[in-house]
Amino acid sequence: MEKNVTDLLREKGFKVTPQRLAIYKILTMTKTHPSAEMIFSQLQPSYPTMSLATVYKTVDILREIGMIQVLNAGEDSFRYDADTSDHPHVRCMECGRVDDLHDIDFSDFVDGVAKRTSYRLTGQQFYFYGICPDCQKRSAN
Amino acid sequence: MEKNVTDLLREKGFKVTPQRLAIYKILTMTKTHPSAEMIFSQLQPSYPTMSLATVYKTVDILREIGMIQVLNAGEDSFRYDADTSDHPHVRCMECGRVDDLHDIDFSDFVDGVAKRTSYRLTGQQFYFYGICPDCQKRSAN
DNA sequence: TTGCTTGCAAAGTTTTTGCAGGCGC
DNA sequence: GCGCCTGCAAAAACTTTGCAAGCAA
Repeated sequence: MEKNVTDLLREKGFKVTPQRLAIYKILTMTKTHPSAEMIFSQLQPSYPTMSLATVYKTVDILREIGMIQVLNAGEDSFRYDADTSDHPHVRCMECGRVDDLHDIDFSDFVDGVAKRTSYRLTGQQFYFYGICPDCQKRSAN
Repeated sequence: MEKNVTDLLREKGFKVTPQRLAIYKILTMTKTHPSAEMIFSQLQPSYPTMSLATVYKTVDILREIGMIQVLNAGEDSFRYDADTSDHPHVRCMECGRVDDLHDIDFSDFVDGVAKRTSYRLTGQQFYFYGICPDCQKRSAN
């Protein structure tokens, strides 16, 4: 019963274009949470005329219709994730890669915050920082 | 037994200047987690010749010596917080203000992540999003 | 005095905007 | 065909850098 981008775009009154599908596909096929620039570079070979502005406009629409989430793990640029499930991320302080953290229960934490704040909460983002396995190995040498 | 900026700057080999003290003071005296631009504006009246570049250079040093922490709650710019205790933040999606969330226990959550990830963790940032009390009232009108 | 700091300007990065031509529907 | 979309360029927003003069120690 999963929604596909094509239907959802049409439903929300957006047009379905090759660029939009390509950008969304990139995001579904990678777990690296690419930035706009990275998406742009990856699409250069197959879409040589694609503009970086189109990438920005598209990710903004995809976020608006709920097909992707936007991350900012304390870097200069934003990253995009087609996995819209509510999961924490962890970033390597050495190589900069960002990984997902699945199967972690944080409902007690969220409940505790909801009880203590006077904000009406709508969402959250959890970022962990550390050294990834690869970089641990590399610095062990 | 609290460290003051003056001593800590000297200790780490940085010089103590009026600009550095003023920027740190701004950060200790407000709970609004100002951005570089906001710090700059607040200092304009008393330090009319102060440069924005100095603000950036100074917050970088203050972060380096551990006197402040840097936030990025999904905005275009960074915010700075003189409260270096490990606490979550909540941002209002309407007016953009960022508040602290104190007295919340998230040790179980952190422990759970530490157990499941192969990263060597060094820190974390938790951001909640919602509507602040003021904006709730305003939209109720 | 020594050399880190400041302030200014310029440059670098990331993201947004305006607009003419193009394409989805 | 209508109106949204793309791509280009320019601009905007944020941050960093280079350098000469100034000030902390």
